[in-house]
Amino acid sequence: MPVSKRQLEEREMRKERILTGALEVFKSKGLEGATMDEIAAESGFGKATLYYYFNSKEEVFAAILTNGWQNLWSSLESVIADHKGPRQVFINVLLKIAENVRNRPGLYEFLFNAPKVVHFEEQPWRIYQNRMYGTLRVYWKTVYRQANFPRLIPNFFLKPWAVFSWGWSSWEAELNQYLKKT
Amino acid sequence: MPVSKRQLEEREMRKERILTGALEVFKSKGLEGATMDEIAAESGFGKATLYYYFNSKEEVFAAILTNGWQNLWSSLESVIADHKGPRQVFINVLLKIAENVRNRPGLYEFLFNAPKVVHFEEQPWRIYQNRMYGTLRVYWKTVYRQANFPRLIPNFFLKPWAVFSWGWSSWEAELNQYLKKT
DNA sequence: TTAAATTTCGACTAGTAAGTCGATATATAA
DNA sequence: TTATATATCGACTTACTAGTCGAAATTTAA
Repeated sequence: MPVSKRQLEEREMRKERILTGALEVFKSKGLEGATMDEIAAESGFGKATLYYYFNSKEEVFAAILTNGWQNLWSSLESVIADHKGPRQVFINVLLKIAENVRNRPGLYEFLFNAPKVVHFEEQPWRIYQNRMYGTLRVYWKTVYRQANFPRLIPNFFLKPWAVFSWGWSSWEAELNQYLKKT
Repeated sequence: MPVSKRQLEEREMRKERILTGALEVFKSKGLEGATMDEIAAESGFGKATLYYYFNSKEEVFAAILTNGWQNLWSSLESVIADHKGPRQVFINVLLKIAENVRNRPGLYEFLFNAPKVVHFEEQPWRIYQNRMYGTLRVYWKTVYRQANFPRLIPNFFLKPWAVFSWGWSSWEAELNQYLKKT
């Protein structure tokens, strides 16, 4: 009686739609500059409908980030789970991140940059973000002293979006070349 | 009859006062979050008076940046003017920048970060910013192949604020140590 | 078919903040 | 002293936008 599975899924789809529209608007206008009217128009709903699914503009904003980091983290978990050596895991994690970014570059550019712009701390998505960076750091320490590691990797996990925005292709090339040698 | 020199100077002082107040507000609230009422209160004028000296909030914001970059550039010009070797000029320029930043760290943190946040391109202060980075790059190319240059310098002129915010003391130490050896 | 639940929406409200206005105060210069 | 130019200000206007409301459309389940 209360709600079918399909209903729930459709609800999620609608939320997703809203979030996708909102992403576009946030990217071009920022958190302050974006208006709910514009997000509504962009995502094809009436404004009031947005408030049926979300409680506030900030919540929409936060949902994009939370979703994004959560999904990224989930996709990493499986990679981390199959216990290879730390070096291999580290590389696989980087490649998995790269794969994610390549599939939705717009989203990830936003994910990696937004935190700098926004002030309100203690957001739920910070959990996943920190978890990822924490993991990366741990593996990096383990792997650190092994020579011949691509030069660009330290940049990568300090400021991944920078690698992706201006050095992506060379970074990927370098990493792949390195992998062949292994 | 039209305006004495002292009058002009006092006018400049008042503008300066407003800009100083505005800087504080912009730093804590950002361009969007800052209100003219708050800037007025912070700088000790009535709101209408701000509009006597500036035409809009954006103009106040731009004035801070323009002033800042202009002053920084002016202080560099003299250093560049006394024709030493490119290596020495390069170092002196870095030290001069460092001196400026140390005197008004708050201002320069703002100068170096604000451009990332703001969208409207073609602002007057870009001229001075580009001039400085352009000059740095030219000297850097000339000096590039000479070995033993402090590792942190490339970071410095790509993202100077980062060096200042998290690596400042070590950067300065490294540079000074290097200079002693010269 | 029909009643209840879910979803949708444009019009409305309330609050905020940029920018203006007109009046007043203060300095200048004759 | 007085007329003119400069400087100051709080109250007001105007525009905009987050968030609400109540009504209507659609879907669900009996």
